Amino acid sequence: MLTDRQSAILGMVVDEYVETAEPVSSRALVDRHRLEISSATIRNEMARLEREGYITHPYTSAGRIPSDLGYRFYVEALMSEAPVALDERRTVEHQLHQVAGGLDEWLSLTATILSSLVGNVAVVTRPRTSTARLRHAQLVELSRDTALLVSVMDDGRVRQRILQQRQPVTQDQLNARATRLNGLLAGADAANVRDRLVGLEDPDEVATARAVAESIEELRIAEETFLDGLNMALRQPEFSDVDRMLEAVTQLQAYRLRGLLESTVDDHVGSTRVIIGQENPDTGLQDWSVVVSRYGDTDAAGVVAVIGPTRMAYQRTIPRVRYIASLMGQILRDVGQ
Amino acid sequence: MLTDRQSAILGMVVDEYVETAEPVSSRALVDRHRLEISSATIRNEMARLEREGYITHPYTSAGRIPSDLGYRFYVEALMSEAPVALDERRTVEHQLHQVAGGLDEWLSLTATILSSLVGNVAVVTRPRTSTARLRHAQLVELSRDTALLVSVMDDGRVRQRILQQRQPVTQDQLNARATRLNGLLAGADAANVRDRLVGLEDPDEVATARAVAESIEELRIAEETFLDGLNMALRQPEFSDVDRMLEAVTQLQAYRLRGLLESTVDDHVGSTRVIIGQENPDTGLQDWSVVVSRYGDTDAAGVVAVIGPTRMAYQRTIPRVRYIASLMGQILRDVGQ
DNA sequence: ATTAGCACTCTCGCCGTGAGAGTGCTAAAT
DNA sequence: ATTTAGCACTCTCACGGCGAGAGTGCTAAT
Repeated sequence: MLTDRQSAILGMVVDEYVETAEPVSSRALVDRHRLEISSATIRNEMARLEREGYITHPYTSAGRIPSDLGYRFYVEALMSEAPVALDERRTVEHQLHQVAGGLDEWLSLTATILSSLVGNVAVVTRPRTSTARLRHAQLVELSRDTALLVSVMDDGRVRQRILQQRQPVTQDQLNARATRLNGLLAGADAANVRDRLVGLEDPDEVATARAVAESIEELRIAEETFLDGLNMALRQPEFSDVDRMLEAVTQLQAYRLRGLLESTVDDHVGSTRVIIGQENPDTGLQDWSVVVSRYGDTDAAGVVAVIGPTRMAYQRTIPRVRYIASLMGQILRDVGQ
Repeated sequence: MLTDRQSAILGMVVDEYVETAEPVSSRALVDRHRLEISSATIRNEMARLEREGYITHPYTSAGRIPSDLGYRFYVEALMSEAPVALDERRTVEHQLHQVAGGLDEWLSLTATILSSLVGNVAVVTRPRTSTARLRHAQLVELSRDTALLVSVMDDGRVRQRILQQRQPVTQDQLNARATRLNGLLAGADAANVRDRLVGLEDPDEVATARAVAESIEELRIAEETFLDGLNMALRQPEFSDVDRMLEAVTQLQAYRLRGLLESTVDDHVGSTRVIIGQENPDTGLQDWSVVVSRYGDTDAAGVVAVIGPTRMAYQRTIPRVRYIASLMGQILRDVGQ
């Protein structure tokens, strides 16, 4: 267990290192915080903190940097959150409410805003119903033998699909078919949609119904992510050499928050989870931290996250992720049902 | 005017430099191509080529590298295109036909494929009708006082929007309203949609009609781009220092092919345009080349492009961009009307 | 328990230097 | 008149050495 003084020193090391990106020396702490104790005492304490695994130093005579464990302790016990200032809120809310356009534009904008708020990469996933249910399907004639299927889900998401027809059809026939299918499939989710398809005969109608079913399933799975702020994150000094930067670009481009939604499914809304360095099962992201929060409610839930080097301003990042998540939930609720 | 021998030398310099990314020496040319003439002769010719502006050298005693003009001449007069091999085609077509999902997934996949084909950044814009026309609008009840508007365009694009209702409505009422609006607005484009709105009375109905109008206009403007292959491009040796790489990431993330569609509108389909270095009006992209091609037809046209350093394998890139563009046009035609 | 003092370690930026690569020029050869 | 051999000259780049500086760990004194 850490003494109060050790905790205090760890806290200062983290704060200092987060700010400067330079290993923190005993001397620097004394100077910056006008401590009453000498640098030698700090050195002794630091040696103990290092023995316990909270900090390391890169080589014999450099200052100390926090380890993953050190950050973890900091986040858990030491950190005081930096509240989101009123004018920050105002700008964000102004921008977020203003957007004219679809869900996707809105999500993409949210990622942009969050990334500029925290100076790191921000990722937002589409909100996703626990089980997507069909509200309505519609068929539109594109040409004599092709039709466009538009499947609308409970939560307002839409999936479109182009269908080749064996038999030429008119818009009237398509309307009739849509009405039949809606009667059959309305409210169906991915689990039971296949069961409802029995009894259909016309092959084109069967094909259409299948396409509806596939649309529902795709939407259940589709976990499109919106990512922004790569250039922000890359400005951090940890990427001051080319290989690391290239590595970072590759990792982040590919990173799809896969599984994060699942893993946070038990979290209650409002809680924000922090994954620090090695704690991330994804190798290759072990120098990174992820701050992730669910947004929405049980009907439609998504994930919003910030990704950055472990040396991250957790104090600022965590409350801002939480704030954006709750704001998104709120807007979705106001606008949705 | 260049003599045959000068052309030949320029061609060799470009080929060599594109391959190795190292300035090309007179000696290297003689060795690699087993030339009958001596390196001194090559040096004389190179000096002339440099005086004419086709090549430069970075410092007194380095080899030569092509200038923008040199690349231009190469592309125009010297280059023989590297045909897209049969198995390349097969893999591409296999991947492209296989995708199940919407237009956006398809476009995004296309960008991925093209980028891996040429090892540089690939960008694809959504196909865009010269003037989007409304085919069909649909209203879906989300709750007692909110409705979802889905506007479907001629070319299959869809725009969705959530509408607050002053008066509570049922799905039946919404259907009736949709039918009225479709009668009124079907075939309308951004230019004349406003004129058709006269005579509506119910404020909710007016609001809905306005929303349809806005959807049409948004779609006319919406020029979403799909970009992939950043990490590929960044592997090029021109980005071997951090500042350049960061600069590149920032530029490319922001690059939206703005205006490229307009500027290529006179090009006939099948032609591929190459913009080399300084020729690009966009400052900050002046070390880059863009190979761009229109795809689709007059009804629905988009742009597909590859962006990379001026030292680009034009021989391979140009035919591959053209191939992908024509393939996209073909698939759109098969599937569309 | 704290602290002053000091030896020790390691990094990092700087400088000089020499090898190597390549050119341009001159003068000879074709 | 063109080509070529030869050579002086230029510039880069990798390498090693070196010294300053920063910081620690330890010891001995407080």
